[in-house]
Amino acid sequence: MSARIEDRPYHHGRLREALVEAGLELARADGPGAVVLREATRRAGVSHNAAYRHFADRDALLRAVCERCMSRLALLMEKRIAAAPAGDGPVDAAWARLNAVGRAYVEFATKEPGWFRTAFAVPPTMQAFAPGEGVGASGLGPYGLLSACLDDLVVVGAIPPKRRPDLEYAAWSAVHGFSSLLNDGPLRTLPKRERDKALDVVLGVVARGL
Amino acid sequence: MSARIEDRPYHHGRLREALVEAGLELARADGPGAVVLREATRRAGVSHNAAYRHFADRDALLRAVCERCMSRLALLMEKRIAAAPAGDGPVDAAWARLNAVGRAYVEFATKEPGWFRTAFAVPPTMQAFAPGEGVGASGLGPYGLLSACLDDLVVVGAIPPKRRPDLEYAAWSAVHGFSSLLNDGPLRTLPKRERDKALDVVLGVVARGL
DNA sequence: TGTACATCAGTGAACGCGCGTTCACTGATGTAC
DNA sequence: TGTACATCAGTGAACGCGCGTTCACTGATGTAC
Repeated sequence: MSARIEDRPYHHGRLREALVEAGLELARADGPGAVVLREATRRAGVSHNAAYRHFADRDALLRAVCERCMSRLALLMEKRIAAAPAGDGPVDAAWARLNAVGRAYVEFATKEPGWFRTAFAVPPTMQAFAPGEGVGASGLGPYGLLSACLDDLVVVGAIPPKRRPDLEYAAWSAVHGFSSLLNDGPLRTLPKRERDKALDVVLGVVARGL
Repeated sequence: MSARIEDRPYHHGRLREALVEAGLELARADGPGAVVLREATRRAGVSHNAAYRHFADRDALLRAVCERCMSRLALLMEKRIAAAPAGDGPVDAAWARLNAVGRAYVEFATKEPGWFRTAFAVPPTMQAFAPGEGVGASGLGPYGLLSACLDDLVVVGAIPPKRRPDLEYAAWSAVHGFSSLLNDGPLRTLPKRERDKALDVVLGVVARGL
């Protein structure tokens, strides 16, 4: 291992991680379809089939990248939850956290469209979506974080317990749909100001509807 | 032009249409990525580059197929709107129509996942989404039909006019998100019964929220 | 009514692309004795 | 402390795939005279 920069030891040392990182770059720029073995190995500075030491096939790499994307989404959501205003007592605070969750989701989709698409490219199952894979610091995934917020609203008395079941589908659908329409769909040309107004309406309707 | 079945006249006669139909089959089975020139020409029984007489490139074919998918969505929505129960007076009826619109959207996504994905594969702009392309018998696209339902709710007095602006984003996001999560996403493994319950919750929350 | 010719719709061979994947291999590493 | 050898991580050449696209072409059609 000489001192020259381009000299890499024959054994990379952390090739698996390097490939996932390269995959994340590719996904970030061009979405899940761009996560391609040969390009990832190129970026890791390694021959194209060295990847097979660490991943069974292309799909295994994509899955790893996908999980990371999910994880990043969860991390942003956690960050925004933590920063949610305390407001006037626990009811206010619980609503603020729910709002923060929704905004974080849309923020992620808007700022990182490639990662957002990749997160849902290898469709996680419901189970995997909660704990285990694609998780934030709290150990919860995006779905788990949303659920927790809704639980809080019940605890705090803002939502009657009998209405609680399946409410996450409503909240999740709204923010996911809005995110998709902005990211991929017909709303992608909407100017920033309109987007913000529309997001307010979407979150307002959901909050009132819950 | 002999009588033998496999004998096709040299000039196909309606090759453009045949290619779009083949594209629709491909999209139906495997989504937008499956809409591929060579396979479409194969199914039309024509040499692979005859397609270039009718489409500038693969993307032009995909766009045509995409528009047809959008159109089919609009047609189903119109059908379900027409069949919506009249209920107790115009207010009831207007709510029933909105409900029908939402259900039709999800129904389409569930029954024709390939077409649903294809409809949003070449992202239409907002304008194109309303009149012109991808339109049903009424001349309205999916977005236009939804807007009309919301307008009706205002006319009928169910929604105060000052709340009207941007409401379609809320309704649309919810059904689109739910559809995507079922079609592509983490909810795709949800059993039918749960789906139906979840859909009720989603539509209920939106209706109350509006 | 016939004929020359422009025009249009299809054909068939070929190219290049980047990919995933497999094969037989070599270089580095670490461990048993 | 040295050494033989198994093991593991990477290399380089090659294959096949299906695709989009281009080229020079031929067959059919219709229209002007």
